[in-house]
Amino acid sequence: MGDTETKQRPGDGRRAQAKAANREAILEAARAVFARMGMESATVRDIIRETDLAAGTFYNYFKSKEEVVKALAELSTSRFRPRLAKVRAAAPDVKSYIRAAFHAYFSFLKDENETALRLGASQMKLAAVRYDTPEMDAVLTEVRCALDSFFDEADSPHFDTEYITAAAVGIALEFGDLMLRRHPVDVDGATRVASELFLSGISGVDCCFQD
Amino acid sequence: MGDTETKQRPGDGRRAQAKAANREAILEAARAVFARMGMESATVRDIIRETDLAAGTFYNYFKSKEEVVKALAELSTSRFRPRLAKVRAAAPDVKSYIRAAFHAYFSFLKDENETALRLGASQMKLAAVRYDTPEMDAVLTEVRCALDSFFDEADSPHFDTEYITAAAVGIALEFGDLMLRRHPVDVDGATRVASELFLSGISGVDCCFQD
Amino acid sequence: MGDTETKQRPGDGRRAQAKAANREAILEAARAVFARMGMESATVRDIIRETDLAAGTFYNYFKSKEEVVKALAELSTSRFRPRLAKVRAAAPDVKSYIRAAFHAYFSFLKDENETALRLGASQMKLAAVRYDTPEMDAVLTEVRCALDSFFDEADSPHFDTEYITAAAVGIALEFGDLMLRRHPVDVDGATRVASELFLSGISGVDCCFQD
Amino acid sequence: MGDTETKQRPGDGRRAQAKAANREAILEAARAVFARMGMESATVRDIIRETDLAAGTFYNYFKSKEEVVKALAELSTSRFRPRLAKVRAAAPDVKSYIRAAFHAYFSFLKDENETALRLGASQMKLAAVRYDTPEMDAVLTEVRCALDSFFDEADSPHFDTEYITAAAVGIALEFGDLMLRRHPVDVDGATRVASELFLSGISGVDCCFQD
DNA sequence: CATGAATGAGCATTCATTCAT
DNA sequence: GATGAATGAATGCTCATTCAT
Repeated sequence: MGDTETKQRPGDGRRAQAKAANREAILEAARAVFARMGMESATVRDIIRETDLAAGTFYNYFKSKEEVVKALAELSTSRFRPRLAKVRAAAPDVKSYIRAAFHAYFSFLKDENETALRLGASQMKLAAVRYDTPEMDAVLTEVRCALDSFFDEADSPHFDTEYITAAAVGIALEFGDLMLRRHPVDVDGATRVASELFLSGISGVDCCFQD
Repeated sequence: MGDTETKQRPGDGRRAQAKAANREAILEAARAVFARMGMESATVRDIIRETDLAAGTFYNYFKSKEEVVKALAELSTSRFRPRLAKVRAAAPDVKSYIRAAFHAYFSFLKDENETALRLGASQMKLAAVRYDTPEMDAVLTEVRCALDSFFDEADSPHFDTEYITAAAVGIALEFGDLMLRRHPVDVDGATRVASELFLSGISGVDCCFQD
Repeated sequence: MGDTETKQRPGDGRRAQAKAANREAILEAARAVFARMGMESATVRDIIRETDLAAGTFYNYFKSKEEVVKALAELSTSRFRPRLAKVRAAAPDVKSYIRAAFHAYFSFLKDENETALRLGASQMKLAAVRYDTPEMDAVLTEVRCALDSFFDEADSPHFDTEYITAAAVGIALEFGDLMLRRHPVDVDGATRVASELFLSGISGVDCCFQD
Repeated sequence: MGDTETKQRPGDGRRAQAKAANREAILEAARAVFARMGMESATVRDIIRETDLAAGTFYNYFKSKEEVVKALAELSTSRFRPRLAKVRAAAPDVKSYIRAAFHAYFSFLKDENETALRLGASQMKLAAVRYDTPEMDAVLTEVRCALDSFFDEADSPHFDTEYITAAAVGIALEFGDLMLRRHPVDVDGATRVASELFLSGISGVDCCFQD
């Protein structure tokens, strides 16, 4: 509205890319808006308002807010999945894997948060850090799947792998929250405590994890 | 429209107090509506529609939906806090307390869920179990506080009590979710696994918990 | 908008009736708008704009434009049906009935047209006189039914009553159109020609009508 | 997007004329769309979507949907007028002409209807058969004119030729409707009944038609 | 206090039309 | 010419909120 510098309006030169760039602009705007006011209550108008585009333009790129959500989630998944795969391939044993997975998640979370802040999400608005964001959701799902399949594969009939995964996820979520609220944001610290706690926890539930 | 005789919560008897009872009626309706369609998407209209009251009357008692949310949360807090206090007073040691707290939370969760289902929340709608209910939120906060103060009081400088609480909360949340998705809902099972996992976990972080 | 005299806004006195009167106002406005620009292309906003009411108020009275259409049609039906019934009861024979029915229809049409003109339908806009009006449609249906059942009852297996009815309706429609375009509007003339033509027509098709 | 080779009505061969052929393509598409969803509710977008052309191209050929309508009507007129002229030239007397005119109209109607059905107009959608098509309108107008001038020329001061034409048109319209609703569609039957009815009718109005 | 009609801003979405390329 | 992305006005409709009674 005021900032005419970033406008992609016709007439400014490189056109071919501008078209594809608008999609990016909308996604970026959506990211900011979701971070600021939550996915649920954000409206399509909130998103395009963040943009130099006109109301109708949104619908040239997405059919609805839900599609933006999906696109954002897929983006995150596609960025995070390889990292997680690498982590797994590199892990010599359970403990290492758990540690690396926690670390990957907390790192991602930190990055996301920094982006969100830069994009205008006032720290105040996030009572608890914003998790109802498509990116977070996607990554969390990713982690959950990885753990799930890891435990399943480990074929540990001694304990309920679903509950164990749930525990890991719960710890990750809450630790992530806490980690972001503290300054400076300490990824390694969170990783260490989470790993220690979780690994000790499951070794208490099933002794075969005491290696 | 013209007949004022039948208004005013027909069928409740005492007239004098009936007026104050409207507040109760609105809260009750809000509970049902939140359970059925989620706090976020419920509208003031949805709430008053559940009521014998007129649209405008809502605003005699609450300034907005958010105030109803707050009131509902406070109600839950005030009902749940004593239970938790009793649990604490009765607990001979850490382990017992943790177990009792998990149990209290999972029990409450089960009750809430059953109420929600009875009130019309289709099992389907709860992708993840309905947590966006002011009551749940309040109780969770309550538990968090209890744990927090418990650990602080225990004065365990050996570990970061905030993180430990976060772990307990995370486990509680995710286990609760999982518990409700399984049938029959097994409060004791969830309590046992959660306690074992969590207690073993913290004993790994700080040996002074191995008593 | 400019005319504050006719406003039904709160604060002008008689209130109880005003509420019911708004429904009338909307129907009246819809009548005018439909007449002026056709039922199909008229929008809800066009209707309320004709009114002193606010956009949302429309939906206190009707769920959509279609409901207004239905209401308008029902109004017409309920006003016209008795007239037609009386006509039929009074008719000693076919010829009289046909004449009276044509007359009733053309009279109604004239009334409607005059109302429409008074309500702002510029004569210009109606290329062919506006028939896509719920009232006209309803009345025409009424007439069609009356004729249909009349012929059926007369049990004239000698000719195809459906076609005969269609002829009567077609003549009525086109004559109505023509009648309204001429000045002064001559109901009796149209009735005479239509009746003569139609009655001679059917007597040519089936001799049993030559009485 | 980038591939301009495949554009321009792929598969039609000659390139030079292809450009002018776009007009044709649009008209054809409009025909189909109008038949399928009615003239009123069809949008320019619906039309170009049926085409290999881009949105903007539409405006190189027509200023708006209304112009397409007009063009389509003119096309019909120009195709139908000669047929009607021939009919007239060949008719030895009034009766023959009337019959031939009815027949021409009903035939055209049947063709149009079959085209419409083939083009996707669900039988259901046509509450009353699809008349809101520019072609139908044009042809009807054509017939009306022919009859009008015929009667005028016959110089029959004994009756009101405008009304007589109106009667013929009304009968044609309603019979057409009815004819299409019955199966199999019986053009000759409709023609016979309509002619009989109409001719007897006018002979009752003015005896000079009894020849 | 209770009422419920009225309000008007707001939302998702569609569409005719323009225009830089 | 042809293109198709951008535009922004318009539409149907919902909702929180007000206020005369």
